[in-house]
Order: sequence, then structure tokens, then C-alpha cells
Amino acid sequence: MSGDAGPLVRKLESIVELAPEEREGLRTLPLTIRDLRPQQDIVHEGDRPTQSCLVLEGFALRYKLVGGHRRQILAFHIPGEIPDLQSLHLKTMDHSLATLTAARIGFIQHRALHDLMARHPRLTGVFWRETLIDAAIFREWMVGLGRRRAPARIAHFFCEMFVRLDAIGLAKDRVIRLPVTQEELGDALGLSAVHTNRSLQELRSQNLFTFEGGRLVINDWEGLKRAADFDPLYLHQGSGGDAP
Amino acid sequence: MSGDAGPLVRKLESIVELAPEEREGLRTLPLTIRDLRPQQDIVHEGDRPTQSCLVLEGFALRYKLVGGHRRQILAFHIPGEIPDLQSLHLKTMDHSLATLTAARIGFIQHRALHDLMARHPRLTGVFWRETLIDAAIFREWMVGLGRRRAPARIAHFFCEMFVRLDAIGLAKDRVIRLPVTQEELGDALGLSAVHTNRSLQELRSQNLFTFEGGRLVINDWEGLKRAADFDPLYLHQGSGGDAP
DNA sequence: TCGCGGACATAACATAGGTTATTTCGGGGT
DNA sequence: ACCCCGAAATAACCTATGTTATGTCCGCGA
Repeated sequence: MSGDAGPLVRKLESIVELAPEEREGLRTLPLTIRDLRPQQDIVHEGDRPTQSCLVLEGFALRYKLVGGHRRQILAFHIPGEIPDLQSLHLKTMDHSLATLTAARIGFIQHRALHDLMARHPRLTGVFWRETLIDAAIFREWMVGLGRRRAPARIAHFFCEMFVRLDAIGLAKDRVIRLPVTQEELGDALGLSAVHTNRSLQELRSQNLFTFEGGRLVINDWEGLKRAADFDPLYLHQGSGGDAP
Repeated sequence: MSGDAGPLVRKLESIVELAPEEREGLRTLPLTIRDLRPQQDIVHEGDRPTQSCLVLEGFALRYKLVGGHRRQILAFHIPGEIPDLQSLHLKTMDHSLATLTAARIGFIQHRALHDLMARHPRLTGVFWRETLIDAAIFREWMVGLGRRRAPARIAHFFCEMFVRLDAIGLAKDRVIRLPVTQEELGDALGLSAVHTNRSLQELRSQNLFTFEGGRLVINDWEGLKRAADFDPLYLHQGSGGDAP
């Protein structure tokens, strides 16, 4: 089954301009599409994949297990992103990739990506840059994990997801879909589920946002940014990517 | 002033084989060399550099400040590495780069790197890969910061530095130079200096290593790996990069 | 309609880790 | 030989966060 890489083009164009033939090359990338269920593993630590995954709809996440049961979520991925683009140059997966929600995923053979970049050398830089932004987000998360207290970590995460989803047109007014349980939130932010809940209560009392039923509504963007100590520079979205 | 990029070649060849003309291209990269003192800033968050830095001798580190005084160290860099290679595609620095020790640094214009990669397309993949390994290390640190307790975090850091330095021939028998104060260690691992000291004591009582005067001596590699829950896969050093 | 399970909430308690302060040690300069 | 100063060590105390346990709410399937 083959399909349309539209979300990828939209994502890349949210940062750089593409030439028509580059856009065409991206759109006609040979994709194998699969609809996956929530919480389903896609690639596992230790695998040696020959293809990369493009998120077309829904959310994906990357994680690593430690000591068998403790989980650290490393990243959340939104439509248009290629979570394991790195496997293009790192043969063995050092972490796992899974769906968060039900999701439509497009699989692209590495060969197809290499061919595309050979035909359009400028796209090499564009993809490389995507992996560098990925790394920039890791760095910011490191700062949170190492040096921010729980409430600020949560607030920061909310800011980040809002800006990223807004950039690809998935924020409606001040609302985003953010179907993350408190346990998943804790696994991403290095917190226990209980403490995640506590910190969420604390934040709630400040009326900065509403977070329920997998929806995040921003009530006070400036206040939330302040609580989070959030500066969107690290997302490298040209404009400054601020908004609501 | 111009100089020799030998350490870069050695570093890259610790992972991939290079063709003679690629090696030659790397070695003749136009370098401006400067000798810097310890703890000296090289590039600062917000800068828009037109060059990248190659560590020739000594150690460098990347860090981010939060709330003005709290510091999170993001990475340590050893000879042959290019800590801010990412600035090739991300125009604005989202963190700062500084020396840890006295260091000899080679500055390379982005233009020179782009030219080199245009002449030797395979080198693009090699450099890209370096930035991907960088990101893999960030991920592993995230796991430590989020899910490992202080002693394991320290042990893990020691394992990592040993393996990395060993790969470029800077481990002598079971000894590496690791000129990091306890405060710097804490800033890297998300700990206070006091707790870093406490955890170090705890580890010391297990006789896994000796760490003093900026030297780390491994007494029990298997035991240290166990305490750290260390698996070198994430360093992507082909062989497995294990040793002592 | 009932009953079940997942997500959320809350309470009581345990502990890893942070803070502040003081002391010791050791090397480099005068 | 003496002084200084940065790094390390240690102690007392505080707090953020983890753990275990239990209860509530609500949507969904039988």
C-alpha cells in the first residue's frame, strides 16, 4: 500500500522553503502505510532497521527501559516527524519507538531516502537539520530533568508541545490535543505518577491551563511561560514560534 | 595561524574507514588554532557563529544556565570532537561552549566544511553520524538524569568517559585523565556538590575505582559496569568498545 | 443494568537529595 | 616557612520527590 507524505512536506516547510521539485520528490517518496494501535512497539532497542518511520497521524514516542521496569520517555513525535531518521546512519537502535495513540505510520526504505538526497542535495541539509533539532530538544529536556523542579518541568513540557503543534497547524486557538496520561507524563519528566499528579494540582491552582480528557487549553500563556522558564529558541523555528 | 587536524582524523577513523583522499581533505582543513585557558567561554548561547570548533587537546564542555545560577552541563568533549558541529545547520546557539581545562582549539569556517563535504560526499554522512552519536549520548544522559540514582549516575559517567577516551587512545591501561571537580560532576549529573561528594564516598567504599587529582583509575570494570547499569551500545562504536 | 478496569485523586509515610555552614587538606605563591 | 585559596570532606537540618495503599470516578462491554 502506498500513500501521501503530505505531513512531512508541511512539517519541513514550517522551517525552510522548498523548491517545487524537492517538494515533489518528498511527496512521491515510496511509503508503506500502516495503521497502528495505541501503545504498540514499532522498532525495538537492538533492532537494525532498513527503513524509517514517518508519523502521518497520531503521536509516537521513543523510550528506554532501565532496570527492567523503570521507563524514561525520550521524546514525543507529532505528524510530519521521522522519529528514527537517525537509523539512516546509526545501524543499531539504542532505544525503542512506539505509538502513543492510534496512529498512521508511513515506512520509508533507507535506500529511498538516500536516493532522494542524492537527487536533491539540499534535502540532505534539511533532514540533517531535523535530527539536530531533535538533539536540541533532548538538551532542553536534560536541563529540565537535571535542574528544574517538577511543576516547572510540566509547564515547560506543555509550552513545548503547544509551540510544536502550533507550528504544523494542529493548535486550534489555545487548544491542543495532548493525549498523555499522568503516568506517561511522569515517565517523560522523570517523576513518579503520584508526584506528577501532585504537581499538576499545584499548577492547576494557578489557572494557567486546563488539562483533561487528553486536551490542553492554555488560559494564560505568559504566566505559563514564566512558570516554565520557557524560551522557544531551542526549537529553532525561525520566526520565534511564539503565539497564543 | 594554521595547524593540523590529526585528532579529527583519528577520531573519525575510530569508527569508519576513510579513503586516502578523504583523510587528506580532512587533514588540510584550514584551521585557526588558539590555545585557551581553563573555564573560558568559546561560544555563547544566542551567538550566530560562522565557524565550528575542533578540540585538539584538552577538554571542552557545553552547558546551559537556568534561573541565572543553576548550571546544567550537557556534554564533555574530548580531542578530535567538534562540539558545535550543529551550528552548521542551526544558526543560533541554544547553549554555550567552554573549555574545561586548558585546551588547544581549532576553528574551522563553516564554508570550509561545506566545501569539503561537497568534494567528498561520503564525509557528509560521517559528520552527520557524529552529530547523531552526540544525540545518542544526550538520550543516555536523559535516562540517567530521569531514572538513575546518584551513585549509578556517577558510575555510568565514569564508564562512558573511559570508553570514549579509550577509543581514541587516551586510556593508558586502566587509567584516564578526567580533570573534573565534584562541582562540575554535579552540574553534569543534576546533583548538588554535597550530594555528589556523598555518593562518591559510597562508591569508593566498593573499591570500584580511584578518583583523585583529576585521574580515574578503574579497579573493577565489571563491578563498575554493574553499578552503573552500563551498556556501551549507545556510543555506537562498532566493535562494542568495551575493554579493560 | 451491572460490573470491570483504567485513569485520576489523596493520604501517610519513607528517603534521596538539597542547603548551609564549618573544617580539613594540599598546592602555589611570596 | 607561611599564607591563601580552591577543592574536598563532613555534619545538621530541610524539602522535594518516591512508595504503598486505598478510594473515586467514568466509560465500556457483557
